[in-house]
Amino acid sequence: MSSTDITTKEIYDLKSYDPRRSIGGLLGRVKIEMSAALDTELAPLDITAAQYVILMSLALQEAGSASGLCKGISYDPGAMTRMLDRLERRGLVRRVAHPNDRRTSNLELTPEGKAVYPKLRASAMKVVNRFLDGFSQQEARELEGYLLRMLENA
Amino acid sequence: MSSTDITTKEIYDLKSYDPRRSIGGLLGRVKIEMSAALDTELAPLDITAAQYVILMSLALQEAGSASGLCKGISYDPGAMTRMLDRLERRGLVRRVAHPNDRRTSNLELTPEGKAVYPKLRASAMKVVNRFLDGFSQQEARELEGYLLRMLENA
DNA sequence: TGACAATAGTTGCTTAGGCAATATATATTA
DNA sequence: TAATATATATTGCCTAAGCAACTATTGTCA
Repeated sequence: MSSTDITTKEIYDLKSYDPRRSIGGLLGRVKIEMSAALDTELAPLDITAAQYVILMSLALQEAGSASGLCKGISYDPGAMTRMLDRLERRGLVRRVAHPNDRRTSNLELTPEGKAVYPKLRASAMKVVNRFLDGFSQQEARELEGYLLRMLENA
Repeated sequence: MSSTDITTKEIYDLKSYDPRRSIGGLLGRVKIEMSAALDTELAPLDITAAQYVILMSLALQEAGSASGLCKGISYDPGAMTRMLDRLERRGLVRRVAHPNDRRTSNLELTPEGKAVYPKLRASAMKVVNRFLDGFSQQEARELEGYLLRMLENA
């Protein structure tokens, strides 16, 4: 659509574009600050923000295998192997043999993994709420919508 | 303010909070997609999205030293040393001895670094515009405002 | 001045992600 | 069925960020 419609206006143009204040730069900085805040929040549990993402996907039954996880969040398979190694070493995740397919394993949270899940969820919620301090419900819903639309444009 | 005002409402609460659709998760995924898109865009120049951030800060004269860069974007000093090593090896940045302070170096873009700057800027703008496809100018300004407010809450 | 503190940068260790090559297992199809 | 394609995971090599320990230099102040 936009590539052929000459009336479409781009948000930024070469003359006015300021990299310091653009949505790209801002978004990256917010992401860094939120990850750092979540790392701090989860430090007592000895779990990182990156590990949180994987544990949440497993807890929410969004995937039962490594490749399923990778597809869901466009994650590199090599990185996933090593992430699961760390989580298994940490005692939070188990690889269970798949009965019909010897290429893959079923991934499960261990009892320890399941036990820690409510704390993970509460910590993440706390961090997000802090960053949204001063936001009205309507503003938060608008922001969610904007981010979803950006994801669809990816 | 919010910690003492019992009338303040948090955006998410334990009952309704859905980690899959929360602003935290969305923001992380958008960031990953934008970085990947910028990496692709910059690949012909043999420059990464992470390197782009540093080169931009130097080009915009936001800092002239490693510690200045670190302060500006809350970056780890160790990571910065190695990043500058790579950029120097790559021929884009120079460390020049500081006349009065032997602890630090003045950082400069090389002629090659200066030459590539307009392409970096245009590539980043192109990527951001693509992710904002379908946004009105007003929506984009609102999104900028939301992200700035989140940064202030960091 | 001299002791102490602060600043700047570096290095080692860890977690972490992307890409390419590989091995194995399963699915497809000629 | 046999050849081929696809799927799944792993490993090696790279970039990359965070933390802690350390060195060298500069600043502060008693």
